[in-house]
Amino acid sequence: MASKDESQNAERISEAEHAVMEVLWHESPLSAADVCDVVCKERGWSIPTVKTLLSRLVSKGALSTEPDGRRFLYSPLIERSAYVGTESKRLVERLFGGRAAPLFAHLAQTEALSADDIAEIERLLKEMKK
Amino acid sequence: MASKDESQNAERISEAEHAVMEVLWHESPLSAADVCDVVCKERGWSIPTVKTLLSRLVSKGALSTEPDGRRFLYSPLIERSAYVGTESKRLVERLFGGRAAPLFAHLAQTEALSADDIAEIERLLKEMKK
DNA sequence: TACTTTCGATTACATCTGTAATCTGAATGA
DNA sequence: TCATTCAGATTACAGATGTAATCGAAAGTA
Repeated sequence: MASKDESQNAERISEAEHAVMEVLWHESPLSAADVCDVVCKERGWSIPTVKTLLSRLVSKGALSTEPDGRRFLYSPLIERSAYVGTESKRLVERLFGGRAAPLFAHLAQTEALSADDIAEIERLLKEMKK
Repeated sequence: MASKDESQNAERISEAEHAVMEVLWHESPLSAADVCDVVCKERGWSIPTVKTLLSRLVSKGALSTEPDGRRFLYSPLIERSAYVGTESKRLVERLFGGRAAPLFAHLAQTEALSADDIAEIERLLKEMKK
């Protein structure tokens, strides 16, 4: 029966919603106004927009609310790493048949990898071997 | 004036559309029916659906058509590698601040990397150093 | 020639997204 | 107490997307 797991239930988070999540992953809990302070300018949004996104995220089970006087404070319910994981996986799945190496190869070929990236990856590889 | 470049104009390709593109990247030109033969079963689509997607892809400039008797044959106008590039970049941009190393680190941590992947990546790294 | 089949083109329609405006009720200040 | 203000809730609305059904013309078939 439990084909849908509430906690893990990855109700797809849209791009605009994701921008809001980033703010809250960076710092939480925050009020709608706080979130707006961080993103509204940057994305050209108005407060109502932020509120809509927050509500949608709450319905999607991605955020929790806690009352603070007459307003709400929002906090992430899903972890950033979980989100990042699903999204990365989706991409790798969709574009590279689930294999990560081709993605890497692609990034390498298109020079999307900086020297720093490469050094870092080598370090990680070494790390993994231990 | 040429703020919009026809050929490169990356009118966002949706996921369903992408499935159609994959078929045509694999083999082209193909008719709508041919495409359906490949994906309809798998995705539970009917022919009209495929035709809609093909039309949309043509309007988006992602496919070209060539008449073949009373029907059309479709071929990709944009290359798979270009598409894959943009999409990968979008993801890395959105989730990892444009840096590829964190993506790699993430994949590594979540064990999304198979032993084969790792071996392959090491090979690529060695390759790049030459 | 009339009927059927087969295409592409047009239209449909529910969701999801982006982006708000408006409504409602509580809190606040006069 | 009464108007103003500010929060969340409700409603809006266009464009993108998923998924077709239907229409109209061309082609093949009897």
